[in-house]
Amino acid sequence: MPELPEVETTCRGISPHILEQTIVKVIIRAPKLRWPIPKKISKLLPGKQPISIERRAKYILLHFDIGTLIIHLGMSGRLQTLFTHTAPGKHDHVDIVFANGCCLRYTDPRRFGCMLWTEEPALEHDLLRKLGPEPFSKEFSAKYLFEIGCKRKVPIKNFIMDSKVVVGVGNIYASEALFAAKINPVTPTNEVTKDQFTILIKHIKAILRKSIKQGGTTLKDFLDNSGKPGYFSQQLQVYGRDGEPCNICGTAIESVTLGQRNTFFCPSCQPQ
DNA sequence: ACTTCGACCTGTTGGC
DNA sequence: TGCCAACAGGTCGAAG
Repeated sequence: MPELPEVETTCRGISPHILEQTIVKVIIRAPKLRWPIPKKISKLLPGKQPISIERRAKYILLHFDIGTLIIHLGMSGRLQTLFTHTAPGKHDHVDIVFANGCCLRYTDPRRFGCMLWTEEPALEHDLLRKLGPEPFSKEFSAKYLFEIGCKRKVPIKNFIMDSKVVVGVGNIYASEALFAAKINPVTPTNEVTKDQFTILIKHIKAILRKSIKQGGTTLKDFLDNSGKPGYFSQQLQVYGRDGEPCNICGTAIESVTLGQRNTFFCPSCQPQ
């Protein structure tokens, strides 16, 4: 489900309902997600208020004065804000109940996500420390990409999906950005020119921004905190369009497996 | 240091 | 209709 735009959409959606609101109760139902949810948060958090919310890569950071809750939605996770009590479903693993009546509910059928607690500065947590730059940062430049990319032979698609290179470019947007930049996804990274990197970066930023504006991409089941789908899927040019005509030239979109992930491209607009 | 690949889970889909 | 394999938006960590 969630790539960066979906996570950003979620952060923006939950923030007004939970910031500076006092937690009454934390109910943990899942035995474990990717890692066990620390039980102590149900003792630590009641009486406390999230003072800020931050997104780093696809992690959602809920900051308290005593520490930070680190949340990842994995492949199928979702955070909802409920205002009337609803009986928890099979995959509703955590409820954080606030004094204002809001219940922040964490749902994740595949349990690839995580919910962790740290009392250290969150950005120094093992999971976050070695991440690459944010895609919207100044640091994410053609010069930067070219300098590290010229030593790498992996296909360019794998390269831009590597979170040590840049965070937040997932499987959908990697295909979309490469299509927009007219670069074939299997091109070895060290064969991508600096000019191409300049174009690619521009499109990565633009596509992510545009998708955030549309509330993310709903392929099957992404819903934001209030239950609304994202609308960016209507703008996908290649992802999931195997065999359909390219919107630019009419050639049939093809797919190839890269890094065990399905990859879509137009063989004519993105020649090798 | 770079790259590949298995692993973690459940639900849905499509072929036979 | 039913069964089963393949696949799904992520990413860690072991092994080559």
